[in-house]
Formats: sequence, structure tokens, C-alpha cells
Amino acid sequence: MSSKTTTTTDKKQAILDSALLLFVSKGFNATSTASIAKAAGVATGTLFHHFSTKNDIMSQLFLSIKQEFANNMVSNTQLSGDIEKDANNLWQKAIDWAIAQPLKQLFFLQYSMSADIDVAVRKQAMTSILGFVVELIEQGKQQGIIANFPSELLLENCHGQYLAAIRFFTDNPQLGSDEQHRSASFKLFWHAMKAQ
Amino acid sequence: MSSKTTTTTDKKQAILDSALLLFVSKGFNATSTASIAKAAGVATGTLFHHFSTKNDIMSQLFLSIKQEFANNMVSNTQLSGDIEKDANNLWQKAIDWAIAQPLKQLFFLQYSMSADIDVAVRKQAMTSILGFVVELIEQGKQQGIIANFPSELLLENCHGQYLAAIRFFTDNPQLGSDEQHRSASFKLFWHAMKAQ
Amino acid sequence: MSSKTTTTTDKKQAILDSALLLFVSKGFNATSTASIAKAAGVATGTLFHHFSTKNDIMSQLFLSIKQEFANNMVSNTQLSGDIEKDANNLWQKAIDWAIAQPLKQLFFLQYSMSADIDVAVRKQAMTSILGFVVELIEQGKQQGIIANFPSELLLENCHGQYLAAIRFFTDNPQLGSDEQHRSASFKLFWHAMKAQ
Amino acid sequence: MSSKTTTTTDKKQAILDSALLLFVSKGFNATSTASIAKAAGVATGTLFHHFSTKNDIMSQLFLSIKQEFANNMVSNTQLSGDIEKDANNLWQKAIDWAIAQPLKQLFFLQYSMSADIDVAVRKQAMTSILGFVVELIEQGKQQGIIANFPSELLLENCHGQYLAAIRFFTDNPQLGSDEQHRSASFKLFWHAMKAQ
DNA sequence: GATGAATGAGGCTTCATTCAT
DNA sequence: AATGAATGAAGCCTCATTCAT
Repeated sequence: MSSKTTTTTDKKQAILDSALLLFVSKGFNATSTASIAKAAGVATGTLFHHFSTKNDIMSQLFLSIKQEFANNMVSNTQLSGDIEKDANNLWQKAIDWAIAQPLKQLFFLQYSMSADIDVAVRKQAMTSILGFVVELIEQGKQQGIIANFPSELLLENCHGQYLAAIRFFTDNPQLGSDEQHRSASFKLFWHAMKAQ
Repeated sequence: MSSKTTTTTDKKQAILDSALLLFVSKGFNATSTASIAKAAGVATGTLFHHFSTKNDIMSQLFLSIKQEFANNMVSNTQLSGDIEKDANNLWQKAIDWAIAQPLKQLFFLQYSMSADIDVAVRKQAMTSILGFVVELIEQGKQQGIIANFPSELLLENCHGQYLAAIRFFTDNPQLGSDEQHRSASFKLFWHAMKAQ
Repeated sequence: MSSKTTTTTDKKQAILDSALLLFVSKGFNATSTASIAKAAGVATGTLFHHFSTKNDIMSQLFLSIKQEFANNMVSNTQLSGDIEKDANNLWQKAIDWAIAQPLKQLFFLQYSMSADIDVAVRKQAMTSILGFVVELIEQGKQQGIIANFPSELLLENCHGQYLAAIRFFTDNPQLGSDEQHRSASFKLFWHAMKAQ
Repeated sequence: MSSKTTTTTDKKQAILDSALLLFVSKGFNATSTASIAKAAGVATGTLFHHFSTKNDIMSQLFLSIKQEFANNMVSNTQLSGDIEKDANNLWQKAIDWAIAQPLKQLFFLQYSMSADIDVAVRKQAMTSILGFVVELIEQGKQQGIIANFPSELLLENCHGQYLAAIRFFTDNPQLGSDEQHRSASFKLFWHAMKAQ
């Protein structure tokens, strides 16, 4: 009886998995729906049974990866109140995830700014993800721990450094276990943010 | 006879200009060569006299924008030897350019990571642009002014913060004349890089 | 137990009803079997339990409507022998039906000539329906009441005027109770047919 | 130099000609754009260079045939003021055209009521064509020559009889030269319309 | 150099129909 | 009988590119 459910889930998931791989390796437009279906081992029609549009695959993929990332960030996380320590924990968690899920990370790096993703979807995902960062920054500023720079600028800078860090560790996964690089990565970020 | 030359230049430039606008607003693949030609006021055939391929337009556009940016960065610039001061000068120049050329900046933000640009072209442009930054970093480390972190990490972080800054000022051009935001933008960057 | 039988009948009828509405409003080809099933409140598979083919729905619909119309024409009808009076009775009955069943009438107007209906089905229905008209015409000519024109021409003209009349009253149902229009409609027809 | 113009015209015309034949023989939906292009001896792309849509072919075909018919009706026609005589002239001209252009006539018979033609196009064509008939009817009623029936009914009846007549002569072209059938056809029509 | 009609491969999507449950 | 996920053939249309003028 679980087989029915499983089958359905499997096909839709297989399509998402194949799409992820192909979108990252060949780009959105160079990837035909036929090739996605073929790679997923399903018929073309099946693809359109689960997704209304090629763009719909992209959107659902984007949202599901964002969600996975978000779930990873909040799981087993309890804030200590020590902002630097909490920030470090989150930073390292993000790097761990980037190293563990290089494809998803590359997808995110490639498509976060792309016109291939529906603007509404992108915005929704971004704000929902960045929400908790905004809060941490405000708190840090009030405690005089984070520099008193304009918040929007801090947020954008935070985002930019995060992208740089995961790009680095996605490109150099073997350095993911090098303590020197990992701590340097956080220090760079933290020195920028903290009040002098 | 100069009119002929001028006309030719005009048409090629008109095509590049139209392509820039369309690529940024609709994306590379959603922009047909026909629409570029129409927007430029030339026939489809004319477009293919000046560019061998649609991808060729992209490449030439990418390279010409990179070149313009590079020219802007080196013009009237003489390094003083004071690394922080030089870095600040360059940083502000980059922001000025981003504000003056929002379309080109957006193009750069959108396509720097995209599969739509020929890999070879992208790599070449990147290294040639980042070359002088690499040198500055090495110099700063030797002088003990820049933190002794792994250079690759420093470079990637530098790039990430630069992208964040221009994204911010491209999105908020009116803040380009606000001294507080401009100095904060550089301080964030510099605090990250400098030796503590 | 009667409920089961009833349910079955209901579903088949629901499919025919939905098909009628959709075929008339959107056309045969713009109507998908999925949309018929959905409108009827059944699953796609169910539709193919009752009808072997999409065309089969069309054929059965066409034949059932023809049959309904034929039943309407013969019910409570007894020919008096006075051909004009009989013709008038039949003519008014046809108009009554057209007004009472506008959807079915529109279906008939739209598909009587269409390539979307199986030729064999169409021909069979036509001749069976027109059969009694042929007889009336022959009888009228022999009695010198109907003009001595070629019979095929008379039949075709009769058909054309009939279609015009029901088109008019289907489009203007409120005039169905206007005695002037109803009698004028028959007079037009009758003046054409009768011997001068 | 005429060759260029001719070529262009030829291709578009060839597509319309092939479409006419295929739409009449196989129906609109059973005719693929590929088959039209093939029959016309052009590439698929060429078809879409001249027509924006498959439906656009239909519309342009419908309008051009309507126009041809209208041109035929007004050419060499001068109304004498004797309404019966004028009506007869027009009636015979219409039959002549139907016999000379059986394909176009069949197209008209098949698609005048079809959902395959854009409603706006159909309505526009119909009213523009029927305009001059409306005038004739009004004039005849004022002179007491045409029966004092509601005009809308007269118009619809006129249209219905016309369709019946051309259907008959399109199906039996050999009877087109039979004086008996031709005069009977008009008499049927005229007896219906004229005041008794 | 400039033009734009022509090309045809290929993409996205629809849909009638099947079949395992 | 009823369901609806799955199928894959086929259709419409787009578009980069060519070429004759």
C-alpha cells in the first residue's frame, strides 16, 4: 500500500533530481524537457503531469532547495544569546551544507540572480530565508556588538560574503575539513560586521 | 567616406545597446535575434554581418563591458602606496561606475555566473580584471596590513563584497551621494580584510 | 440496488450533457476528453468505460439528439391529410423544440455540416429524419398543392428554410411566443413550396 | 523585377490554396500546419512567416473568399430598379460562382457556422456581405413587392435558401446548365419573398 | 554593407487512450 | 464500475542562421 504513494513521489522526485543535475551542468535553456524526462526515466507526458510548465520545474526546484537549506539551518540549532558564537555556528552549518550538497549549492549560485527564475518566486524565497538574519543583525546592533552601519547595507554585505564563502568551499570541498580555512572564512565575515 | 564608417559603427553599437537592454530585462534566451535587430532598427541580416552568432553578441558585450569597467578603474588612478587609501579610491570608483552604468552593472551581476556566457570568455575576463586585485592583496599581506588569511579565500571574499556593494548601490542609486553609506560600504570591506 | 443502475446511467448521461455544452461552446477539437470528464464530475478513465472513443461521444450525442428530435416530431402527431395544415403543425413543432432545447439545436446547427462527425453517422441520421418529409412532398406534388419543381431541389430548399427558421428562433427565443413571427415563418416556407 | 513580387505573392497564395483544399477535404483540425506547408511546397517556417497562426490562415482564407464572392456579385452588375429582375440576376450570379468555385463554396458551407473560425471574423464578413441584401429587402417591402414580414426573418430566410441553392448546385454541378433547375431555384426563393 | 524572406530543426506542450489498482 | 497516473505520438510554433538581391 505504501507502493502507490512511493511510486508517485519517486517519479516527481526523479524529475526534480534530473532537472537539478541538467540545469546545473548545461543551463536552463540548454536543457530540454525531453532530456529531463529521459534522464528521470519517465515519459514526456509524465513530466507535464507533475509540472505544468518547464518553468514550474525550475520554481519548484528553487523553492524545495531553499526549504531544504532552511530546514538544515534551523535543525539542532538553539541560539545561545552570544551573538558571535551563534553567528559562527550558523556560518559553519551553512558551509557544511554547501559541501554536502554541491549540486544544490551550484544551482543556487547559478540561478539566484538569473532571469530564468520567476521574479516572484525568487523574491519570496529570498525574504523568507533572510528573515532570521535580519533579526540577528538588529539584535547585534542594539547590543553594540555589530557595527552601527545601515542595516540594508549590512544585510547585503552579509549575503555577498556568504555567497563568496560557499562558492569557495563548493569549489574546494577538500578544504572543508581544514580548520584554518573554515575559521578564516568566518573571521573575514565577522570582522566586517562587528563593531570595532 | 567617414560617414560610411560612422554608420557602420553606429549600427554595430546600436545592436550591442539593444542587446544589453533586452538581455538584462528579458534574459538571454527570451531575447531573440530578431527582437534585438528590431530594437536596434536594423534588419536581421545586418545583425549577422556584425556578429557571427547570437553567442558572439553576448561575448562581445561581456568583454566590452569588462573593458569599459577596467578602463574606468585605471583612468586617473595612481597608487599612492598607502594600501588602505588606494583600496578606498578603487572601491569608490567602482561604486561610481555602478551608479553611472546601471544597465551594464545589472548585466554583469546577472551573467557573471550564468551558463549563457561562454566559459572561456568568462574566465578570461575574470582573471584579467581580478589580476590587479590579487597583486594588491599580496602586497598588503607582505606589509602586514591585510590579514594573513589564505589568499584565495581573501580574493573570493573581496569579490563577494564587491558584488554586494554594487548590487546595493545599483538598487539604491539615490544613496550613491550619501557619504554615510559610501564610507560604511568601504569600512565593511576593509575591516574584513585588514589585519587586526 | 437500483441506485447502482441509476448511478451508471447518471454518469453516462452526465458525460453526454457536459460534452454537449462544451462541444457547442468551445468546439469539438478545443474540448479535451479530460475537460468533459471534469465537467461531468467523473474520472478520465470512467469516460472511456462508457465511450470507446472521443468520436464515439460525438456520434452517440448526435444520434441521441436526432432521436429526441424525431420522437418530438412524431409524438401526438396525426396527419390530417390536409397537407398545408399538417406542414404547419410540423413546422411549429420543430420551432417549439428548437426553443425548448437551444443547446441541442445549436449543436445540430454547428455539426450537421461538420467534418468532426463521422460521415456514415451523419448520412444515416439525415436520411432517416428527412424520410417523412420526402413523402409529404411527393404527396403534395401529386395533389397539385406543392409546386411541380424538381423534388431534390424542393427537399434541399425545405431543409434550408428549416435551418434558417430554427436559427432565427434559437437566436431570438423571446419571439417564439410572438404569433406574427411564428406565422410569418411558416408562410415564407409555404409560399415557396406551394403551387401558384 | 516582377519576379520578386511574384515569388512572395506566390508562396503566400500557394499556402492559402493548399489550406483551402486540405481544410475542405480533411477538416480544419485534421489538417496539420506541416501538411499545408508541404502541399504548398514551402518550409514550415515560411508558413509562419506569412501567417501568425494556424487560425490566422483560416481567417485570411475566409475573408479572401468572402471578398472574392463579393467582388463577383458587384462586378458587371447594375440594378435596373425592377426588384424581381435584379434579384434574379444576383441569384443566378451567385449560383454561377458556386459552380465555378466548388472548393471555395464547400469551404464556405462547411465553415460558416463552425467554431473553427474566429467569431469576430465571421461576424464581420457576414454583415459586410449581407449588407446589400438588407437594402434590397427594405426597398422591396416599401414598394409592396416583397411581403411585409419581419425583416430579420426575411433576411435569415433569404440566407437559408441561398445556402440550400448553392449546396444543391455544388453537389450537382451538371444541373447548373439546366434551365429548369435554375429557374425553379429562383422561383422557390422569390415566391417565398414576394407579397402575395 | 544592408535587407528580410526563407529555412527546417527542435522545443514545449497537449491529449486521447491505457491499465494497474 | 471507477479511478487517475502514466504514456508517447503529434502538433503548433520559435528562432538562429543563410542567401539572393
